[in-house]
Amino acid sequence: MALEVVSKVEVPELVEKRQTQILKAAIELYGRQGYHVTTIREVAQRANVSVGLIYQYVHDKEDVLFLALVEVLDSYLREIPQALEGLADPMERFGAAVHAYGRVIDERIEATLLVYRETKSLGRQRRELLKAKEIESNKLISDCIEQCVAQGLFDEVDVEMLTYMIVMFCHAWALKSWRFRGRLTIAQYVDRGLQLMLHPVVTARGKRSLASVDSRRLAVAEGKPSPAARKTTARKGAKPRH
Amino acid sequence: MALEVVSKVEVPELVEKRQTQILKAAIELYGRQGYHVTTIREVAQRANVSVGLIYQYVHDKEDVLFLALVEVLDSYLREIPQALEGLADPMERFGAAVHAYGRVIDERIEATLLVYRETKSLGRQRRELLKAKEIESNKLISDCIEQCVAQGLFDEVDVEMLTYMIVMFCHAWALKSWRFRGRLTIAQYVDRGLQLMLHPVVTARGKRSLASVDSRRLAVAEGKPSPAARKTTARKGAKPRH
Amino acid sequence: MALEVVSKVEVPELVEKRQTQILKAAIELYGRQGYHVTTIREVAQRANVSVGLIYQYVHDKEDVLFLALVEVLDSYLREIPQALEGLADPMERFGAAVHAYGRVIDERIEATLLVYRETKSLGRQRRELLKAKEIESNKLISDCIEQCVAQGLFDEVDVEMLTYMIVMFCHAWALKSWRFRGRLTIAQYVDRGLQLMLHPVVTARGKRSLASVDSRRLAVAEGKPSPAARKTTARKGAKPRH
Amino acid sequence: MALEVVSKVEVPELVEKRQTQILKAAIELYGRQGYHVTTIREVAQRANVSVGLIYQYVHDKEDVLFLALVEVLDSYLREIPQALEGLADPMERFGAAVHAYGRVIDERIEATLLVYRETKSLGRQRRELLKAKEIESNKLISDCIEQCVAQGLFDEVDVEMLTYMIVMFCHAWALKSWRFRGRLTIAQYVDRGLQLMLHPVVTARGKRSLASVDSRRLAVAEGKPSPAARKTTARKGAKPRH
DNA sequence: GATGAATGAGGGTTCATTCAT
DNA sequence: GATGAATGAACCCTCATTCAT
Repeated sequence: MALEVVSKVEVPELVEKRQTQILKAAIELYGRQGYHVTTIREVAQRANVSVGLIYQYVHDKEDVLFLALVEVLDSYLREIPQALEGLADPMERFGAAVHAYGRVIDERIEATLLVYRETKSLGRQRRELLKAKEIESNKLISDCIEQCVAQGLFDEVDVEMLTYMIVMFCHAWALKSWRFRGRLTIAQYVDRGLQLMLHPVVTARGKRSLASVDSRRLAVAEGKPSPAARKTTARKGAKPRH
Repeated sequence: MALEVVSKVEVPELVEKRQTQILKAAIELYGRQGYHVTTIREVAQRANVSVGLIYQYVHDKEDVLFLALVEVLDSYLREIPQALEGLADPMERFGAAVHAYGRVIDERIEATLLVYRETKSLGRQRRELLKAKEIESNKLISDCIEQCVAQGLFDEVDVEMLTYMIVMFCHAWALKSWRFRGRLTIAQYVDRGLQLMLHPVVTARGKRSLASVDSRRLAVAEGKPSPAARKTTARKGAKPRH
Repeated sequence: MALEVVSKVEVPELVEKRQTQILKAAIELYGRQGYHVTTIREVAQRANVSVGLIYQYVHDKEDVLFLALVEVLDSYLREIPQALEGLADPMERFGAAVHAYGRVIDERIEATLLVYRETKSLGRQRRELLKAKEIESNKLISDCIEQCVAQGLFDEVDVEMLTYMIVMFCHAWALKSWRFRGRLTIAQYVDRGLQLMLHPVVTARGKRSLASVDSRRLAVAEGKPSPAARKTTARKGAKPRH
Repeated sequence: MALEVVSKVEVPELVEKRQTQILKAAIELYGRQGYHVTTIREVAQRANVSVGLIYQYVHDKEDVLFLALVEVLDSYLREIPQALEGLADPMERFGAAVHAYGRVIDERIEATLLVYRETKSLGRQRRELLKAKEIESNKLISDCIEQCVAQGLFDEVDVEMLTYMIVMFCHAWALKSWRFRGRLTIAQYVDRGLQLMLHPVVTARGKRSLASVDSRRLAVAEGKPSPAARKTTARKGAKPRH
């Protein structure tokens, strides 16, 4: 199938070893220069193997990219659960998960960007598989949120939306690293983000005019703000659906 | 300089016309297939011009990409302010800005992704220029936030962080469109996001254990959660710096 | 379709000119060295064009081979009819056709061998097309034979078999040129061949034992020739079926 | 010398066994796909040995081809004499030889074609050696012819020419198998061919105009048909054929 | 100003051959 | 003797770029 990468070499340990070797080189180079710009020759050189060898473990240049991206996403799936081991308190688990996510991204900023940039270069099936892996790691976060909600620590929020917000926030550390790096550590960055996401931003006073941020109001208001808009009372408690 | 794109053609209106023609084609193709995979010949064909003609308005293939990305970012800078025209109320302006940002991204999802994927293919100087444009559009949001804070509608939040959170949330509509599209309209998506970002997530009960999400606590706790951790009271009011 | 060779260049005269140029080089090189051994670069060099140019008139290396083989077979179809122009007498036409076939092969020995050697390198459809062309040139011979038969100059022979015999005989000039070249001219070769094919080989005396060459007799005789065999009278007049 | 194939293995029986194994695979694959297209790896796989092993019995990929072609030609030299064993009558021996040639070719059509297609891929010396083997098998036929002539069964024909005609006719069974296979058995094919070659084709009446097939006459006639030609009255209502 | 034929450097990929085990 | 992982030269083909018309 177009999904699997088949190696011409049989010995599993060898396949394992060589793939690690090749993928390490590939991730570095693709991350730094981009996938299309990097030649197989360069990958081979950096991996200290011959060009021909790569093609014994991989069918295509695209295969290398695929395996590289899988490896990156798998590293998330390996590391986040580790950070939760031994933790029982839901809130604590939640915090640990988010911080772990942030940390693992911080450790592989280039690799994370690589996933964003080059997933599109893969065929549909493989793209789907990567999505599945992303959903899987999102689940690590959303499970924690649900626990917090179940235990009454969080309001009845829209779990999926909150999850994506957190995930995107973590990814943003990579995507916008030029903005934050050097000014904050990843830990500080996550702290502040959680602070913001978990605490109310709007003041009591602000609540009165809050309705105006809702699109249903805006549809009316757009272009000519009606005085009525200001009178609309804030919606209470969202009714999240799943 | 490596920054400017110089055309061999003198007549300004012609340059304008041809560039629009070429860039439209380029953005579509780059967006759909990727920059490296798209050939100049394909761009020429789709723009109904000859290959040679492109090279009269552009020096490089990279030039085409640069102009394309600039055009996308400029379109944000054109459209968001438009949505704010005539609005005075800070909260209303804030909502309108975020919704406008969401809308403009929704209208050009592929183009937005293009910026994410291919900015790296440009030289450093041009990359900086694109960043500047992004900061400029972020400013459109952060200004609104600051107004809300100034008027006491928002708490004294970390403005930059909130801005990025909102921006990333809007971008996520493009980046994760496969997750949300078809299930929500962009307006609903933004509504829910704002809802989540502006309202408290943590319950009164949850606040007691909130300290455990903070990295400073976690650093201690990691691996062996101390009972003490649970007693730590939540930090009050973040001290945002700019 | 897999059959057609499409050029990226539009101007027909140019296509014509370039193809001739390329094919001349290709036929020479493929003929001398073999198709697989010859690189496109070599063809380009010998044709005084760049590698890239070849690929504007041809999609594949295989396309070059196909066009080359077609060109060879077409040259037969062009030249043989020419030799018949103005001739009316059937026997004369027959002789002229065979001599022309011999001559055209003699002029392009290498090219003729090329067809034999490399037809298999083509896809099935193209192979069929070449066969059709061969049949077409065989027809030029078989038509002459039929005329001779019709006019009572030839016995009622198995036309197809005789045709193939003649054709193979002509091809043999190329296939076994190492045997005949230098010892005979093509004209002498054809003379002798026709001599042999048209005149009786078996003597009156030989006829009595002729039956023994027939497989139906041999089947019985094989290993232990029966005396009966000798009594069998020679078959008269073959009954060709089609 | 470039002629010999030297094996690194000492044990003769092993060399024998392995070579048979390898050559069987090679002849099949080269015959089906062509020599250049077939990889050593494919040959190894089909022969159920490792790539490395092949190189212990052979120095080159070309060696494999050489041995394969030799094996094919040797099989002719083995089988034809067998068919003559016990036969004494010259005409009978002639018939048996030709039929045997036909049969052995029919049994290895692909292999026969292989010789035609790939002999050129060998070096000059080896090519000469193959030619010698071909001449050797031609001798098997020509000897029979000479016997027939000696005994007055055949006219004093051009033996070599007749030999080649017969040989080519047999080869044609392979070379043009797409034309005859399924319509004739090899035995029928040979029968008809001999019929044609041994019996006069030209009628008594035809003989009068026969001179016109001779090249010496044609040289004069060419382009401007001799007056004689024009006088020949065309017989109308000739025997219709198919 | 516009065209598109021509160029050729460069990249992906294959495969004969070697050699350590 | 046998294996098959490793090598790297070499080939097909693409495509950005030029330039004569």
